[in-house]
Amino acid sequence: MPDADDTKTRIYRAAVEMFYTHGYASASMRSIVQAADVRMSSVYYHYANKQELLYEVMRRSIEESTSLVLHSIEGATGPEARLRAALGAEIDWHTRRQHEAFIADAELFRLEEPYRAEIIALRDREESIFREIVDEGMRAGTFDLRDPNLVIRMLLTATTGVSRWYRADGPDTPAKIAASFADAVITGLRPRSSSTH
Amino acid sequence: MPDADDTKTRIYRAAVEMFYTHGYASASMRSIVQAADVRMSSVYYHYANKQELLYEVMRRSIEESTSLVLHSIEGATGPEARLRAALGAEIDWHTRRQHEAFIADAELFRLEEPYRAEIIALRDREESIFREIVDEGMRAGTFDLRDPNLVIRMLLTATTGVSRWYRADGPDTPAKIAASFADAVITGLRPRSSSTH
DNA sequence: GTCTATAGAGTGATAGAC
DNA sequence: GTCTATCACTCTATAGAC
Repeated sequence: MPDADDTKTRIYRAAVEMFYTHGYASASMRSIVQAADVRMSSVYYHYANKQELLYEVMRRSIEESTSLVLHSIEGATGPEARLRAALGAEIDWHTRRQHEAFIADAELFRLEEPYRAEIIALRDREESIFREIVDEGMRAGTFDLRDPNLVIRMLLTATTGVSRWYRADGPDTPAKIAASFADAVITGLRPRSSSTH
Repeated sequence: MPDADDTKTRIYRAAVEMFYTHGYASASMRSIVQAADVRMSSVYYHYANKQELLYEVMRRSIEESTSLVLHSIEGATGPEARLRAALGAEIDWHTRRQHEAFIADAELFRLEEPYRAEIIALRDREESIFREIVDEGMRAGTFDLRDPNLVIRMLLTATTGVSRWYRADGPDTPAKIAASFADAVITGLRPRSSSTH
């Protein structure tokens, strides 16, 4: 939904705000209608039902973030630079589109089939980008992990979790968050210069 | 709620299952009543309303996990051992009490005041245990972090997130998950020149 | 494409018997 | 302490006018 201000866009934006504030199940169609300043039937003219509204929010969100992550790694060479770029893009999106990101993360189980299967496939596709970078780093010897799958899961849970606590008026900029996360993940907690025991 | 099988306990357990499966807002009191095999008025005899039921689940859950984390670090000496112990206890709890952990993590915003403030205080108290361990490690030089607060947030988001994807019939045991997380956090992704594993 | 009005089902919670 | 019966309300969704 670019910068348009037509009815359908207003309904979409109102849905995002209501789903974010009250949660999908608690957000009533009436509250969305009120926030968008339209009447009930207008919503049902543009969207089949409440489920489709949630589906639209989640689909658009995941497609947008996947596209941004893919674009971010295009110029980066080497596993470490690529991982930093991907993490940066992911965290940047989770802060800039915090409400959509929160919904996409929190309301997956409120989505019914066949919507849910499609969204899970889109999410898995995005996860596989990170998986490939880490695998590539493992093969090249840049990374060394006992269990790459678990670490990737940790990584992605932590990045999606940014939308749960991030505040635009807080002390941390998206760039700083991304850098700290990348540092912590790549170099760990131990001092870099110290020799291993 | 130990191993008792009285009405109040059955209602509590039914609430956990319904909140986990359908989410707090979508889980109807009727579905809880049915799962517990009691009638409506029995629920309202033991609990004031639906909110109090959610509050009870969250309070008991956070108090239990905090207690386990505190106990786990009692015997451990040194920041690294203490962090490993705390992470292990936290992840163990998130797998053993997966449904309660999921609810405590997902439904905080469905909790109304004054319940919410109390639960947030309990959660902050548990977070402070990790904060103290990392601060201790920073002072001692065992850890070196550009931004400890962000890393602690990453850590805790990742551990609470375990209840979102863990499957008891999956390939990963709680102990393995805890060890992989601790390794990834402490040593990072880069190979150690004198790696111990 | 948007409106008014309403259908039809489900919701949390309570009264009062036992 | 648990039951039956029901209240008062909100919910999603639709019909039909314009």
